[in-house]
Amino acid sequence: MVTIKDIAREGGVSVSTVSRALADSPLLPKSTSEKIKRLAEQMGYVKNEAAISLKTGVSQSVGILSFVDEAFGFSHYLFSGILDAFAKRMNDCNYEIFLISNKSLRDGDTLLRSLRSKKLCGVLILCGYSQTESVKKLIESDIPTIVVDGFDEDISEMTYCISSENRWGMYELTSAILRKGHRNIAYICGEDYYVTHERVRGFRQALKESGIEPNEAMFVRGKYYNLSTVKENIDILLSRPNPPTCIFFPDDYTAFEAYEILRNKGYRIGEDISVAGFDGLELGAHLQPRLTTVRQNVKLLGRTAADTLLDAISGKKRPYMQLLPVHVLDGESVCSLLP
Amino acid sequence: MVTIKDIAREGGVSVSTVSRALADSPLLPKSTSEKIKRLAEQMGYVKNEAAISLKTGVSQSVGILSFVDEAFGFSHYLFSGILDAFAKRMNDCNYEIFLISNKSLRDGDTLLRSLRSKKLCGVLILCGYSQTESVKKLIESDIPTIVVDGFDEDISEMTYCISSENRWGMYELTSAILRKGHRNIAYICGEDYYVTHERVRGFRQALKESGIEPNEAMFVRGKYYNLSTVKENIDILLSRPNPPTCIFFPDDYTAFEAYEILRNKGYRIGEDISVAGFDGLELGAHLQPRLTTVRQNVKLLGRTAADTLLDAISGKKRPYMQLLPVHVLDGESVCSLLP
DNA sequence: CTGTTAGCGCGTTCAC
DNA sequence: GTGAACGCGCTAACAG
Repeated sequence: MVTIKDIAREGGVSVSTVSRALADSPLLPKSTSEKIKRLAEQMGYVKNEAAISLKTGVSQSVGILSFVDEAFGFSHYLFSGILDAFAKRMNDCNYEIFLISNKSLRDGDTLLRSLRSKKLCGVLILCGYSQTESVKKLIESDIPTIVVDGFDEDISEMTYCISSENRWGMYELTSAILRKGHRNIAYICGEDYYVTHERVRGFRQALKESGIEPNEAMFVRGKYYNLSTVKENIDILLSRPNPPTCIFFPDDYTAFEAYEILRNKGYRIGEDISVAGFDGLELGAHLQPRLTTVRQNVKLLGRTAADTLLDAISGKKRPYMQLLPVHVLDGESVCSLLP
Repeated sequence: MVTIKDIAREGGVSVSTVSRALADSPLLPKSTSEKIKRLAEQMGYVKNEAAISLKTGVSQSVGILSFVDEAFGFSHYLFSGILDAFAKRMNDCNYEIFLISNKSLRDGDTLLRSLRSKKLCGVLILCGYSQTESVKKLIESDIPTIVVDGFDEDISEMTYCISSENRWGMYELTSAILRKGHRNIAYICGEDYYVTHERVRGFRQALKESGIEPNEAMFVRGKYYNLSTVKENIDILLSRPNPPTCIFFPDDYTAFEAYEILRNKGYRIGEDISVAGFDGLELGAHLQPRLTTVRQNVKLLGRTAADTLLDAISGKKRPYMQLLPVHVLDGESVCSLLP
């Protein structure tokens, strides 16, 4: 293994000159810089990042804390796209990516310590569910963080939050379906998180603006990306005295499952009953009938998360909250009830 | 930031004693070990991994080189599941995961250097496509590597290859479809990689065992997880003098697309024409009709990759090639032609 | 412009 | 059983 010392000896200069040359220090004339770099190259020099990190106290790398459904993890349909776009952008800016083990989530300090020991410059927190104590501690720390989909009053001004325009998206979706004549829409909500609140607000607002009083019997609690409660919730809704003509599901994934469940009950999707999802998974376009849903821009979410983290690291301020545009995908899973 | 020096001072011992205590050295009596560790804990000590790595020359971490479709990256339907299972297992064994930037793939030495500079213990190579020169160099190096889905004669005995039983899976799939009376099956192959060769072999073998001579006009070249050539290939096949009754697609994703294309042409899937995929994406079960395909066990692939890499790191030998079981998912996208 | 030198935090050898 | 001291490879004063 060749070190800068070896290069210094070989090139007849001192180690600091080599160090400067490698770092493109302005103190050195370009000619020497170039010469030394070429020498290093041909000697097969490889910088020792551990040594640099030890010396400088930082490590030009960021961590990703995937805080999503245990069953999906990094293969989550939505978050994997965000992760990918984030990683690409960070790599382009010469940052390395660390996958942080969920193991370290056990307790608050362990996590923070494990991050500090890696000298990470920042952390991307993908929030499938609410923040735990340990994540809160991380956010409160001096390590720059970006939280995707996990806004919380407590943490604003301590981190940067990024989400889609959930409220607006749901408002638009609901409005579109109301325009098709539906008046009795049920909403199987996801868990009690920020994004859920936003979507419910958008949903209620659209109803009210159409002069419809939300019927509380049409709200039931489901789970995001979890099929276990789908059937049960459908059963509950369909057994109501006044069953809904359209059902909103927490996401596309559960809506896909609903296709099957409803069909087994003898319903024709988009004819006898209408169904809508959320997220806009690409595969939804292949379903028959195509799913009506709200598409989130995962690439943009990931890129924006990266750009925001880069800004945070370099001390540039941004709005604490960034909401990214979504758009309604109009499929055939919602029929028209107009005469 | 508290160091072992601080702990030593506070505890009235020397740094080496602290170092030993923290590393559970057998040289120390348990009592002192415990006492010092407790002190470290309450002082908020965080080990400096850079220093340890500098000192020991290794870094208890592995890299992942995602060498798959540019468009999908880590969000690839298949590889993201492998990645997730791999990461979980490695984390359980206290290894950290590094996402290696595809940027370093530019040239051979850059990659190797970047890996060496991180002191990685090993690398998982997810091969969506054929190895480039730079990856070959990595495999030939002394860094332990695991290659998923990228077997190649040149690299056997220099790395560990892991794949599904592609040949057997395709053999079973084909056999099942032959049993349904199909005699003219077309195969839109993926790119010219190892897994493709295997699948084609399984396909041909099944035909031959049924006394059918493969018709070369029924093989066309497509692309994995790439929709751009699907329509064109379907058109080619359907315009043959003797069009196929069943079409195999490179994967489920392209098969999903085919549903739409064929429907637009007026075909009813699983009635007028039969379709089969490969991979067994979960969402395929929600399509109507359900897709007949071969399911790969992504969790098992990921876990096996991790176990094999761990063995390789610790010097334990394994077979150079491990083929993991698959099974045919029998959907309704293939109809019976039996009388 | 360049060289000398002092650590960064830790593991480890060699004394005691 | 424990401590003193050296050095891993590098950066950044400081000195020339």
